[in-house]
Amino acid sequence: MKRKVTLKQIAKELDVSISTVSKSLRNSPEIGVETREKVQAFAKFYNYKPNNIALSLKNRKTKTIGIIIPEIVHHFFSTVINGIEHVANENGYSVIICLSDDSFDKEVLNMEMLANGSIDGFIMSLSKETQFKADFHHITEVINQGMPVVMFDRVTNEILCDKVIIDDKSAAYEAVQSLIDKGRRRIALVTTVDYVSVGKLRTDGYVKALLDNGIPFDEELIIKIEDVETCEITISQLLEDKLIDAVFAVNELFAVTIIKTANKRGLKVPEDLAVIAFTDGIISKYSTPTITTVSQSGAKMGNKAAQILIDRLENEDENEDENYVTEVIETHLIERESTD
Amino acid sequence: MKRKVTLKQIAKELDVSISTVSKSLRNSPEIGVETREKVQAFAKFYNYKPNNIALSLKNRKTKTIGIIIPEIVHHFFSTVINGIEHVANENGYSVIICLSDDSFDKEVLNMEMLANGSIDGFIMSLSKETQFKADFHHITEVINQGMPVVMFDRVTNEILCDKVIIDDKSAAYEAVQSLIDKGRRRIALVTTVDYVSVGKLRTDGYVKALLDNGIPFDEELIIKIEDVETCEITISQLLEDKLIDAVFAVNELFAVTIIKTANKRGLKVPEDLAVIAFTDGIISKYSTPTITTVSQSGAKMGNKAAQILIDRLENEDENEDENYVTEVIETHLIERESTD
DNA sequence: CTGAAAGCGCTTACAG
DNA sequence: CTGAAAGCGCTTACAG
Repeated sequence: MKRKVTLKQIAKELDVSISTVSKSLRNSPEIGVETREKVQAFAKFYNYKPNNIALSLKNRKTKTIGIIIPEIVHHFFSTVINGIEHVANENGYSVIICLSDDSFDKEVLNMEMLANGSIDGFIMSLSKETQFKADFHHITEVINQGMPVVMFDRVTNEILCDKVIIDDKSAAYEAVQSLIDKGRRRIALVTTVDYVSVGKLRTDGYVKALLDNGIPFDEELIIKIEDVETCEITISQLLEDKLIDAVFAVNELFAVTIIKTANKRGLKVPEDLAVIAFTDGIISKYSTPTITTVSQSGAKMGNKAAQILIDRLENEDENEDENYVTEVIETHLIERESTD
Repeated sequence: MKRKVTLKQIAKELDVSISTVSKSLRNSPEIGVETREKVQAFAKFYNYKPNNIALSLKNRKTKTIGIIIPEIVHHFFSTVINGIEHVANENGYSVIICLSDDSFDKEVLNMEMLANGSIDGFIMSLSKETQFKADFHHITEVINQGMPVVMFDRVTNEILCDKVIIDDKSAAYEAVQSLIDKGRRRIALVTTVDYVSVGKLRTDGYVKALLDNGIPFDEELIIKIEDVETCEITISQLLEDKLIDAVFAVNELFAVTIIKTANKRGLKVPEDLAVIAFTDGIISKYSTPTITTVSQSGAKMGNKAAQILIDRLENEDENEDENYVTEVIETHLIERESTD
């Protein structure tokens, strides 16, 4: 077991000073060619690699990005991480990931932990509980300490920082409009409870599309699901009572459950019931029938978020004027079998 | 913008030495109660938190775990990360994640990067390319430097270290046996190319189950898929030519494709064709029909891997005798609609 | 009871 | 051309 070699050890072996070794390895012209080559050869032989922690302490930058997300077992968030990771890696950054499990306390704890020198900046999506409590002091604090934060998807207007989002409202509008274009009139919305910012925006888009098309907006066609496990009953009732001919679901889990429930009740998708889901994921692609979705390119969001953060990190001194950007990622409808 | 406060600043403000501040904050009895309280109050007021990087350098441990996996947009790997993350967090560790994208070079690069002081130990699953090349020098090197490595799922016998796996062979055996028990005789295997260790083991289990039941083993019923995109044609041919009544697929993507292809050809699942998939994921649960799977509890694997690594980390000095463990996680069949 | 010093592994301005 | 010193932010054995 040969432990990693340090500058100190090389210096001792070669009987030169640590400074000389350090400079030689960075190939500084300050040092004589002969010495430089000797040191470099020796270092190469012993596979010397500088210690990241020491560099971090010295440079006061870690070259790592902290990611805080509600959960990872979720196709959308995985694709975002994927997107972040690739851009980060290309730029010599690592990513360190913490999960809030949609809990406010875990989110705060994790942020505090990472903020104490472990990372250079954050990319995050708010936990449900944080959105519900609307308590963002932990984020403000981090920003006040001069650490850049980029929020994506589940963001809040109460914090000023860079953001990467999709236009949830207009994407929802587009989806509903497409249903209307196909002659559907009784369109239900299956959504989550209101305090999740994106849920509210999608509802707004839904309502606007209806009204713009002169379709009366019926409060009873909006179903708010608290818990995925129990949603089947709620959905069953919706199908039973309301004579609907289309559903816009705010995620694909709801959508696939709707399709299965409809099938059980003898309704055919898309003939009797058209279904569109928000967020294109693995389920929609492999469900039977496959589901038309609003693609919400997680990879692109991740790329963009990482790019923005890194840009800010690398130009920290230059533009201290904080002109925060809000990047809106394009969405588009992926037409599949669940709409005709 | 108030930057994070350091010991030095507190010392200066309070006109005491840095040592005194440090000791006071750790509540050392060495320091007078009055001084201690004064310092603590001040630190609390300024929300002092020690700098992780400085601590890491000093203690020569980072309290972070490096995870190297082939990809993250994959339900199984997400669940493993989830499992790791939770145990890690409970024990005060963070996780830093790097993706190899199934590339040997990226795997090597990422490991080297993290091994230079950024982390205390690795949890990893081999990239396809690494398994193909059977080149593990980067892992040996890390281990030789005294950094513990725990491998999971895609492991190799050529490296001695702790491992967390499932018994792929016997799990496959069990799956195929269950098909036989249901009266199926012409059972096809849809698998990946051979160099992925788990693929080979699952094939072994399949063959053994057939032979143990006196069913002739027909080489032509084993289909090796290189590329998911083009597999539909191959599968279509299988269904056309071979008069099979069941399929065992080594992953759920293959399984769902088989079902869809069978449907197109007018075959009904499970009546005409029973289907079992390895690895329980989101697709199997929401496919129509839902798919019977071999559950491969990623969360449990992650928990265990993290536990093993942390145990090793925390007892580093005590037991220098390296008695590596290989933990075998239980699997079980989750019966759903695709088998009757 | 308090503080100066050494050290973790590095870099760099400065002296010689 | 080479090296001693200071410093990044901390801890701790030791001196006073």
